Amino acid sequence: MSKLQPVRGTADLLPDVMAQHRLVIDTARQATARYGFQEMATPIFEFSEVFSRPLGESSDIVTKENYSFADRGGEQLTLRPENTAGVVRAMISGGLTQSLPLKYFYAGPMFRYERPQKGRMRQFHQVGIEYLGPNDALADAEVISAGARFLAQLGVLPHCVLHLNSLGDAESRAAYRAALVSFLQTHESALSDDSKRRLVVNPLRILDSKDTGDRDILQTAPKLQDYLNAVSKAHFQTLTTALDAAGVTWVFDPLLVRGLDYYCHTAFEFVTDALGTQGTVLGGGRYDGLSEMLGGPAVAGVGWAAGIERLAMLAGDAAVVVPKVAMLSTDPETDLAAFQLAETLRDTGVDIEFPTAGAIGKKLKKAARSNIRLAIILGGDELAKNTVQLRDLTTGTQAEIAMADLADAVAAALLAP
RNA sequence: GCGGGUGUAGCUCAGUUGGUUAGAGCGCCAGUUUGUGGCACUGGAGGUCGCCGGUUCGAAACCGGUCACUCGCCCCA
Repeated sequence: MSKLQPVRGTADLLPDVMAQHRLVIDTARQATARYGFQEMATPIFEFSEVFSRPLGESSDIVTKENYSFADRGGEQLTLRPENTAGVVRAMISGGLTQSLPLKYFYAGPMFRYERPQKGRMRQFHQVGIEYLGPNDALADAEVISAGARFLAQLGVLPHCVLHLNSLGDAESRAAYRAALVSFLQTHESALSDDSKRRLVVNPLRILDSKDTGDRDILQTAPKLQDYLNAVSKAHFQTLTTALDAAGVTWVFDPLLVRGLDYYCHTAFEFVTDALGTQGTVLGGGRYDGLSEMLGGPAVAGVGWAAGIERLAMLAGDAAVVVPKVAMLSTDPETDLAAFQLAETLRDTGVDIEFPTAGAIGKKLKKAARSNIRLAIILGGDELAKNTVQLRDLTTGTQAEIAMADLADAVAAALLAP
């Protein structure tokens, strides 16, 4: 690495990309605020156990895919790989279980040590919501509707399909898991090597295997929905009825699963085929068991997270906000007066560009190229008369006006179409 | 972690079977225009050909390694 380059899997967010991120974040905040979700933030790093306890100390995720380190005091810390655990930890730490329900929105960077691909960075960014407290299906419906509304406002919902499944409650899950494992064990020799391994560490994940041989076997495997008990069936029924009533379209995806035990009932993903293999754009579900795994009281929760990079790619270009007015001094003798005049105009609420170097011709050229609409030109002649030249760069018209009238003239010119 | 592809100027890319000072367009800078932009013309800057090593009289090109990006697998809290 002789050239100075960013760390693998990280990227600078230069203004045009940052504007896309800004649009995604602002749209998410506004869409979820409509449901009462309030923005909050947790620290970017936590004690490692916040992330390792729900996952299991020895899982691949914890041992291979987290950015973990000991700080100078010897504390084992981890850069957050996702934000749900941090939000639930904040609820427990702050005694917020006295104030349920909680509806939180967040946005920020997450860190996972994975092999980078398009739409999969080591530092990436997410927006998300968590709804803590309720365990009823209408809460799930509201969370999913908020996600759909966000994607719709961003203009990407037409490119996405909402996949929906029910994992059932703990009892249903356990019963299904046992049935699936015993079925797959009778077919173990025909499974792919990956799935043989998954059969031990995470059997539900075999359901979304991409191996064609595995898929053939799964044709005759026991179905998750056949193992849902009455409570689980009712939960899913209420959810889908509510989504239909809200006009949120969805498809049943019996192979959509979550591997970890604290998940239950609802699992959902908005998926696009426009981004290659990294197609999930917003995903989430219900995690009623998480708070207890973190050492807190039993508090139900449901939420989602969405990848800002992927959404930005789908949403396309966003406008970078730049000044529409430039203050141009013709020579060094008028620089200070122009600087002062620019300040007084900024006081009136106008964004002003003030190029400090170059001849007036160069300044005008630069202004025109950067889509500046109005150029205020101040030279010695004008300064002596307390006037400026106000030039409209789109029409090429120019007028001499008194400095006292400048703020009004600029405001009027910017209002014109 | 595994497999495939790619890497030449700020950007998009040429570069013949290995051959002498590595090119184009766009962009950038300057001039034609010393107080007025877009157009045009002229000129200029910018590259140890991702990096390291090897083969060779000679490497941007061939070989090995490495780094990064990319496509897929794995993982996906």
